[in-house]
Amino acid sequence: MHRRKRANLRDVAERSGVSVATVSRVLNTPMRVSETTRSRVEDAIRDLRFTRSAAARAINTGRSNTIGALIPTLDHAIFAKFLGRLEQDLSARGLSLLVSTTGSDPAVELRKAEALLDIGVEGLIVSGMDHAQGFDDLIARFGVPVVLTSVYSQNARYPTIGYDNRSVAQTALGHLADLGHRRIAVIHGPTAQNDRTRARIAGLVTSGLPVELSFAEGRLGVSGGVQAVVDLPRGANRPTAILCLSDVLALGALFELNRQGVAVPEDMSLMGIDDLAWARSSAPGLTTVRLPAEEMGARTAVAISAWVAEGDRPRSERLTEELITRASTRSIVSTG
Amino acid sequence: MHRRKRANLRDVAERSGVSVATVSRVLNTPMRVSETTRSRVEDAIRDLRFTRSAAARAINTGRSNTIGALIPTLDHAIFAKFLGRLEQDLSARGLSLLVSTTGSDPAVELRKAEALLDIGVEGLIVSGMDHAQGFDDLIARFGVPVVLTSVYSQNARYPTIGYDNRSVAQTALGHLADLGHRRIAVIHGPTAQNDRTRARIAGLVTSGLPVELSFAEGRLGVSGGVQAVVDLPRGANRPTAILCLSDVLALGALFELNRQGVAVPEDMSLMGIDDLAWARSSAPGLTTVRLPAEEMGARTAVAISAWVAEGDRPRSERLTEELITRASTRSIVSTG
DNA sequence: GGACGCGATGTAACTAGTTTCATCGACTGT
DNA sequence: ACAGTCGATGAAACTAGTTACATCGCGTCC
Repeated sequence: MHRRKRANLRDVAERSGVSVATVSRVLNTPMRVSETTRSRVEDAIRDLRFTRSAAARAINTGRSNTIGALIPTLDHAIFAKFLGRLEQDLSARGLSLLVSTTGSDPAVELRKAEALLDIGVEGLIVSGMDHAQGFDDLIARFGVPVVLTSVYSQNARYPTIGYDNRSVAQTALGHLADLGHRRIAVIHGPTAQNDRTRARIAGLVTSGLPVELSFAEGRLGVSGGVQAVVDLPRGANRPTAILCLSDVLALGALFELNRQGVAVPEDMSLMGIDDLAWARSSAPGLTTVRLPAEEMGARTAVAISAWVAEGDRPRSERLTEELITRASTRSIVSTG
Repeated sequence: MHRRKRANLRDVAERSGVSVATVSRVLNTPMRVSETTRSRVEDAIRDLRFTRSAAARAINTGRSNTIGALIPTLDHAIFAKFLGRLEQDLSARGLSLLVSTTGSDPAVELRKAEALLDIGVEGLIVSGMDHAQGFDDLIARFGVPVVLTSVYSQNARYPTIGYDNRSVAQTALGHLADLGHRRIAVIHGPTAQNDRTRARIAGLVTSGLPVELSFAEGRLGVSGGVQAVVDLPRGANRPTAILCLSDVLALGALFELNRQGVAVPEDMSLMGIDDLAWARSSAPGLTTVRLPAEEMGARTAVAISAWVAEGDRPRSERLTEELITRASTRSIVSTG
C-alpha cells in the first residue's frame, strides 16, 4: 500500500468552503478569523488529518527551525552532557537539533558542516577554535550564525561560549602545587587537531608554578589512563601526583593504581578535569575541576536562538571552572 | 548589516543567459547539458555563491533527507554509543540525524515526536516498546517509517532492531548461577516507564534457575549503584553476588565495595550489563553482558535508510548479546 | 531532399505554503 | 441618510525549486 497523498492547504480550503488564505490565517493568526469560520476550518483540518508541510513553510518564512551541532564525539560524557542540555533548551524554544560528529577531524567537520547547511540549518554550533581551511568561506557563503563552544576567546571570528582552557588547567595545577607537589605527571589525550588540549597544556607549561611536569599522551578514554599509569616512571623520578586533563583518563589511572596496589591519595594524588557524574562517587572521590558543560549547553541555546530569531549577535561568554576538592588528593607533607 | 538576499535559481539563470530549467539540470543531471553551457552555468553559480534552498528542494522531491531519533537520554553511554554510530552511518547515506531526548517520559516523547514530524523528518527511530497513547495515531497521520530499537520483538507494530532483554538478563544470571551463586542481589534502574528494565527483571524472575533474588531499585547512574550497595543486607541474608542491570550501576557498586573494603571477586562477585568501554579496564575487569549498541546503530541506519529511500519495510532483527567473562566474578565454591 | 531522430534547451505548470492588496458588508458618526 | 472605518475574506502574486512537454537545430537515412 502506498501512503495516500497527504492533504494540503487547498484540500482544507475546499472542504471548508473558504480560501487558502483563510486557512493559512487559521493556522498562523487565528485571532484574525471569525469564530464560526475558524471552527469550520479546524473541523476540516481534523477530518483531513492535515499537517502543514514544513518545507513549504520554510520556503516562505525562510526559517527551518533547525540548528546544527558539530561535536568531536558522543563517546565522551562531557559532550553528551552539553548536547543533552542544548537539545532540551533549544527544544523549549521551538528549535530542533541536528547532530553531527566529526571525530575531531577538520576535514570531516567541513564536510558535515556543508551537509548541515545544505539541509538548511539556521545556525551552527561548533566545538573549539581550529577549523579546516575553507570553513570561514563556507560560513560566509551561507551567511549563517555560528557559535564556538568549549572555548572562550574575545578575539575569535565567531562568538565563543565556554571556558578558558589555559585557566582550567592552571586551576588544577595550582591545587596540586598548593598541596606541595613538585613532581607531577600530566596525562592528556591527543593534541593533534585538538586546540582545547593544547591550550590546557600551554596553560600548564606557562603557569610559573614551582613544579616539574612530565607529559604522557594517550588515547582519550579509560584505557589511555590505564596505559599512562603503567608507563609511569619508578624510583627517584616518580611523580607524587598525577593530573589527568580529563576525568575519563583519571578513571583509567585510578583503576590501574588500584591494580598496582598504590593507595590514592596516600601514595599518589590523583586529579582530573571535567567533574563527570561518577567523580563524586568514586573511591576515593575524585578531586577535579568542574567544567560547566550543562550551563554551556543552556547558554549556547539562548545565544543561538536569539541570534537566529532576532538577529542579535551574542557576545562571547566566559564560563568559570570550579575546583572541586575531594579525597583523591592530599598534601605531600602530611605523610608523617 | 542585514545579510543580503541569497542568490536563487532565477538569478543564476539570468546571469548565465539560460533558463531556470537548464540551471536545474546542471545541478541534478549534468550529463544532459552540453559542456559549454554547463561550464557557463557553473561559473555563474560560483560567482553568485549560489546554494540551493533545501526547503524548495524538499517541497518538490518530497524528501528532507532527515531522520529523527527519540532517545531517553544522552547521559547514558550506551545510548551515546548507539547514536554516534547511527549518525555516522546515516551521514554516509546522505541522511542527517535530528536528536531529541525524552527523559523516558512518554508524554515528552509524544510531543517531541510531533515536533520532529512537523519539521519534516522522513523516518523516526524510537527506543523501546511502550509509547504514549496517541503515538500510533500520530505516526499513522504522517505515514512515516518508524523503527524501534533497544528491543526485539516479532509482533510489534513497527520493526524492531535490538536485543531480547529477557534473554540478556538470563544470560547474566546464568553465568552467576553456573558459578554456584544462590543468593544474588539485583540492582536495577527505574522500572516505571522503562519496558526494557521490566523485561530484564521479568527474564530474571522467570529464569527457572535455582537462585534466590533480591531486587534494589535506584536511579540509573553511578550514585544509584553506590546507594544500593550501602543498603545491601548484612549477615546470613547477604548475597554472594551482585548483578547490576546496567554497567553504570556496577561502577557505583564497585566503588562502594572498594570503599567498604569488600574484595571483588573474593568476597563478592559483581556483574554488569552493557560492556561499556571502561569495563575492560576496571580493577578488577568487569564481567558483563555485551550489548551490541554500535552494531544496533549500524543496522538501524541501514534499515531506516532503505525504508525511506526505497520503501523496503525492514524485518525485525535480533542482535545477540554476549557474555564477557572478566575478573569480577568467581565461583562460590572456590573459596577454600 | 524531405522525413526522422535526437540532443539541447526553453516554457510553463506544479509543489505547498505565506502575504499583499482589494473587496465586501456592517457599524459608527454627523 | 451618507461618508468613514473596521473586521472578515478572497484573488492572486510570491517563495525557490523540479519537471512534463514543446520546440529547435542538426545530422542521418532512404
